[in-house]
Amino acid sequence: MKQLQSEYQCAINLVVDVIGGKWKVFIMWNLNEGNKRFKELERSIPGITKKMLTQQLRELEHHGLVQRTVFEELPPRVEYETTELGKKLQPVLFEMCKWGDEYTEANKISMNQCWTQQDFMNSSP
Amino acid sequence: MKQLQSEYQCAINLVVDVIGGKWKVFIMWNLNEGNKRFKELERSIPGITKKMLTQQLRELEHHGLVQRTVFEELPPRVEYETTELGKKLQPVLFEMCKWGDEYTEANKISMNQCWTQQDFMNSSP
DNA sequence: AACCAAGGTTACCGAATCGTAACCTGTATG
DNA sequence: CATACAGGTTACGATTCGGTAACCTTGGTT
Repeated sequence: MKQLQSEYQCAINLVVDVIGGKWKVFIMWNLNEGNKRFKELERSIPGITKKMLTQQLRELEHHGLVQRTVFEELPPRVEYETTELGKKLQPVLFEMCKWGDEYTEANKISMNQCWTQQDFMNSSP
Repeated sequence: MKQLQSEYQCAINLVVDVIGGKWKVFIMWNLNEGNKRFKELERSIPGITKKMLTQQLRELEHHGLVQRTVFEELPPRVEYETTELGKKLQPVLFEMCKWGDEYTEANKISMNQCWTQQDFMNSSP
């Protein structure tokens, strides 16, 4: 489990520690649309494995961005949702999207799926 | 040298690739104040080594965020500045700062230096 | 002759990150 | 009896990332 430092010299580095890594922004993005079950997340994030999904969700939970709720049913049901603090990340993700779009335009990199600034606005409540 | 992918599924991941890692946001932050020489950057980013600074600057240059200018003098003088594209990152960094500040407030993490949202606004042109 | 400066490069190493595959629980279905 | 389901855990490897220390050039200073 990745631990945050007890002191940071710059808020930006804290953010990088909290949402950095290969999968976290995908997860936050998906939860942006509403509560999701483990399997739903796994299916909507192409390429992610169970292990990485669990690990990243645990870290997000531990850092207060995501809440995990277990329903005592069979087969098991576990739902994930973003916390208030997690919701406040949206402007950050939005700005990142905007810049990414400008970057791809300037550099002819292609965006082969529909996760752009526009989608962000559509998926946000 | 870290290469970007030729296709991205999400603009956010592109951003993470371009400014991720341990040092890049520090560098961008410092260059936000104006042109800097290699030694100046090295001195104002505590803990960074020559190797990491060179490496990260080269990647930033390669990805179009930073411009490197060599002056043919002795001792050598090399200046770094942010490009137009790099300048457009500022709203992203700003939002990251804002969120980081909220996070630290909610979680009693301390910010032992002066790199907060307020500073950002002061250092921006 | 020795040492300092700026702006690096290189070889090497340990740590962190990411991925693969197997395994687990308990119920239901073929 | 075998298989599938959801939601994981575990052991093991490979790759990437970051850090240390030595070395380089050219000129000036001690």
